[in-house]
Amino acid sequence: MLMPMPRKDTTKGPAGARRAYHHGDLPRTMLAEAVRTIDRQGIAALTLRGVGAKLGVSRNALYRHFANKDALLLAVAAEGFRLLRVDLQGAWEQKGGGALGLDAMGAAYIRFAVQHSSHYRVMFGRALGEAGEAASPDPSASGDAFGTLVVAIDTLQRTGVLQGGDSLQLARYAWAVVHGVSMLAIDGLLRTPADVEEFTRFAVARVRTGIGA
Amino acid sequence: MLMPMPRKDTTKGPAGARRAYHHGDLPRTMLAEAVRTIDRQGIAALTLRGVGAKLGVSRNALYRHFANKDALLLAVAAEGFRLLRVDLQGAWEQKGGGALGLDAMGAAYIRFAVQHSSHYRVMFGRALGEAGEAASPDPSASGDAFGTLVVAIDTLQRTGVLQGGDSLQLARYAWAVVHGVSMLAIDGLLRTPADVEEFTRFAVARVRTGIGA
DNA sequence: ACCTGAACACCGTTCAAGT
DNA sequence: ACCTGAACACCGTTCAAGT
Repeated sequence: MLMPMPRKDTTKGPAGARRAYHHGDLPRTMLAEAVRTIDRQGIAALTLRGVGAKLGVSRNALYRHFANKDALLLAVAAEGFRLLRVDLQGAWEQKGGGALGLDAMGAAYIRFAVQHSSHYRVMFGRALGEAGEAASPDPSASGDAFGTLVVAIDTLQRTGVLQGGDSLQLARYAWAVVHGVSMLAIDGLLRTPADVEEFTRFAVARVRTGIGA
Repeated sequence: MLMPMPRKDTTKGPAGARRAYHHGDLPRTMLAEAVRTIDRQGIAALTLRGVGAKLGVSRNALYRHFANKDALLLAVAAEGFRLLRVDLQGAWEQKGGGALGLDAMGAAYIRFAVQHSSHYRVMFGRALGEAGEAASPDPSASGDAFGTLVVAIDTLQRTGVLQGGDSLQLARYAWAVVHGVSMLAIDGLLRTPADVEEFTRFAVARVRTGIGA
């Protein structure tokens, strides 16, 4: 028996969930289910039909909320860049900036990639837009995350912690290092979680030696 | 009109091509066609049917030479690691080793990734073995390429060019940096080829500052 | 030995139709 | 408004059959 929905659903879920649909907040649920599937079975195993089946919904229901499969993956990437930006910003502020702040950002970046490896793979794995240049996944979102790093490095240059020169170049270098370490970690080339932590500390210290004043 | 094939084809092609099949050396041709397709349309656009059609061959002909699609991609990755190892070794030897040799290896690595981006994406893009840990693409091949770097770094540690400590750790760091730079370059985050060259020089110099003696 | 055609169990996507 | 079933044009893979 179907319960008729009140015109306005005043019971808000945690984290301010929007109005409930027949199956709850379907867009958000679909996004979460997609991430869970990628976590457990890889990007290749993600099918719209599978997501629908898991959610007890027709295989076409998804098209009500996302233009197509790529749009779903784009949403995963956008969420990832948003989470990453928050983590980076938090790490920087928690240390009150400075050299320790930069180290903390590096560690936070790698920790994000390891803990949200599904998001991370979609963000950088070229699962979408493989043909041609393609749209980078929400350039403003990725730009914001990168921008957080640029601002931090710019600050450290002015306080004499880092060497002078093009701050964008320094930021790209730091980004390349933590990205490379993240890929090694995700792909299991650093055996244990302890190895990852140790190598993270090592790499972050090397970066500072490399671009320090 | 079909020409009957002689029982033994004594005319060898360049690079010691094996016996000719109805359509020439089909395995090699298929591999090349797969790479070309990925180059032009991305990994997602690679289909066995498409490769067959391009080669004027049935869509099942491939299974005579490769177990399945993953095996074809595995062959692309293996070829990539082999080419990369040769490039790295060549760069090191051409400079007669030393600090310049390490810089040359770094630049050669990034140049390889940019010039053979299709190979590179398959090597590291998790196009295969997405479910679970999966087999790393021909571990001995990738190990050989990495081993080339480890040997170089070990040498430089003994000659006092690089700092002491675990040579594997230093090698992993150098690998992570050039891998990160390669991904940035491939994904078009460094605008022009000139940018790539300039950033490569910058990054390689930063690595040496970071792990130098 | 090598290749083919037909068939199977999947996909993403579209569209007319239901409530 | 939101959801469904049937249909279309694709896949990878298998298998019996051809030369």
